[in-house]
Amino acid sequence: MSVMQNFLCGRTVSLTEDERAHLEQLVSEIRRLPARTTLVDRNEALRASTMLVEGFMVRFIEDDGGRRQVVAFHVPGDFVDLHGFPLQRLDHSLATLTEAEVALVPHAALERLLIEAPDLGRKLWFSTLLDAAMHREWLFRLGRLEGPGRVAHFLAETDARLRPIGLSDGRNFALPVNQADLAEIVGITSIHVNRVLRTLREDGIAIIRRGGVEILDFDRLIRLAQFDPTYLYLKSPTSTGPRRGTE
Amino acid sequence: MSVMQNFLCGRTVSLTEDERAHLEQLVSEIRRLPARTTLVDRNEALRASTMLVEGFMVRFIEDDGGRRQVVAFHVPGDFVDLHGFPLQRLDHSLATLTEAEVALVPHAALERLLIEAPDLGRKLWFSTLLDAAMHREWLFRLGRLEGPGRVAHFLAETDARLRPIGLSDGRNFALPVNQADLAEIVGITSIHVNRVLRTLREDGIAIIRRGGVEILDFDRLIRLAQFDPTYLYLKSPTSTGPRRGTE
DNA sequence: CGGACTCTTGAAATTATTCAATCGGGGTGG
DNA sequence: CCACCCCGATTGAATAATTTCAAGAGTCCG
Repeated sequence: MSVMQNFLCGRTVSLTEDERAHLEQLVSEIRRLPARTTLVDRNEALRASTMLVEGFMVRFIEDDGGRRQVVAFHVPGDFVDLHGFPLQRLDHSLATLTEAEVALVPHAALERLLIEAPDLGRKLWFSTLLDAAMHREWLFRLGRLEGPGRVAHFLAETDARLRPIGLSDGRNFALPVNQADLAEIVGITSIHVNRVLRTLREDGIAIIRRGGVEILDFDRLIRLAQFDPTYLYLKSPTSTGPRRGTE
Repeated sequence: MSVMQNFLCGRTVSLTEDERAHLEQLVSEIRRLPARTTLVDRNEALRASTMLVEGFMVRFIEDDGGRRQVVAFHVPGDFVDLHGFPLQRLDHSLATLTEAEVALVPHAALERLLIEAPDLGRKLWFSTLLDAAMHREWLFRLGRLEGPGRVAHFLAETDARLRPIGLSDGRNFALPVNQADLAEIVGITSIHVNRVLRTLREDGIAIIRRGGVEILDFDRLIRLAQFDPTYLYLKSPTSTGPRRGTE
């Protein structure tokens, strides 16, 4: 399977076969990384961007006690630090969660691509804006939802992102994160995550164990999360949760 | 003063005079808007993007009870919904906070610009990534800080953004938001905002009243906020708060 | 078997929300 | 001019959500 196979997969803007081939020509190196490895530290200068081919990664910011707030969760097909190309240096750190395979695309090659293929360039821009849209939805999650809603929202989003790349059937999917990881994602303590997971389980909504998720009641999950997949810019939203802010 | 005067002002990537002139040629219309007016609703298709020339605006997402989470706060010089150009439709709403002057740039004109001036195009991309960087820092704010820290963080950020455009001297600046607005920004109730503002006042850190902010102890504000302006990509960071996550 | 790590639970303390009132200033109509 | 009203700010008290501290239990693996 090609390295760019899952990039922009199922989105309102996606790649043509030519564009996919074009992008793949730019890959300078494919690398296999162990789990829980930091690739890039906050403030580090970058000369290449990273396409995640297999595995899961996170981007995070640390507080003055070294505790992490995860600002993005990445699945295969994500151009994890494409924004490092225009920005030059990252304002956050980047690490693997699981063992991962990544493809590196040198910024010099992207530079040329913008001139040669402006249409493709705009799709790259689109891709970084998709990340921004997810950031916004995460702000909603942290700002307006409490524990159970936050976890439910993360599960609903992750399911929606894994479906187009064939990693979720809408009921079960692999999610190799422990409770401490979840805590860093949804902004609560790992102890509280534990209690939240119990209520989700006891309420028959979802069962989350290290390694995987089983969604028991999709509708209630969506409602609890107030999840509306608009912001994922999917071609055909797999879930049809109630729209927000339209009453 | 020109309508693009403050765009990317003081950033690591900024405009040349030619580029500024080029952008201004693309403006199709300048409009004056009353305070508290919604310009764009979530999911609405866009044909032009909005440069904020004067006044303050917010972008927000509503929950199922219609309560807002503000996802971005905009100051003069911000290209408020430039991301609407590649994205086509917005995943959030856009409204004025105060009376405002905006300049509209049709997407068709931006389309041409990408071909004619790819360098400038990349700066536009950079500008949207700056917004994403701010989203990430807001995620840190909501995920890792509690009441007082969140408010302090917002004040520190706003000061840092207002300085390059001459709207803050680092001690006093106009901030025409009430406590309910602040609540929607920092993700706590307006009643709790009230109590937080009192403690900031009583601790001699800052005085916030509708209309303006007076910073009494900048160092303590920065520390409380764990504020590090890295993510604003300023040419010369005005504040030198302690770096995070580097010990 | 002994760690090391993760998950789990309890209890107390802290933080934030909710509900209910009150206060205060700026307008407005009588 | 003044009573009235509205909106935002403020406060108190009860409740709920979350964190912190402390301790066990389960599991995997060398």
